[in-house]
Amino acid sequence: MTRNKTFYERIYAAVCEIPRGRVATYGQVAAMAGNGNAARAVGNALHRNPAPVVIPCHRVVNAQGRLAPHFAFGGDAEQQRLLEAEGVEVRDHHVDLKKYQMRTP
DNA sequence: ACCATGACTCCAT
DNA sequence: CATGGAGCCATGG
Repeated sequence: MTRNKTFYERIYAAVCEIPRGRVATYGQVAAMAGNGNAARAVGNALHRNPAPVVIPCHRVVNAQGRLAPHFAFGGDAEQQRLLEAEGVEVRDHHVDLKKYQMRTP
């Protein structure tokens, strides 16, 4: 297997790099993985969710600050609970990206 | 190589 | 705010 890690692996690593108490959009994760246009691929990667305990995918939201429509671990409600547990205010499945979106200088 | 799938994003209505 | 259509990407069969 003389092959580098797939984009998915990079995506998982990128999600793990999201600081606690902050969220990142799929586009941002895609950019961290190497392709800012692969937001859809990111959604696919997280959908498979190979390691839900290792990957804090609950910190990943869409460009509107909206939580996932069908979260894997117990539902969107669980994702909201996890975010609130980290200090991220969630209002009806929405987070304030202006305050919680991860910024990369 | 082609087709189908999907936790996306943008724009129009 | 809801709905629909088009565009883009990686993976798997």
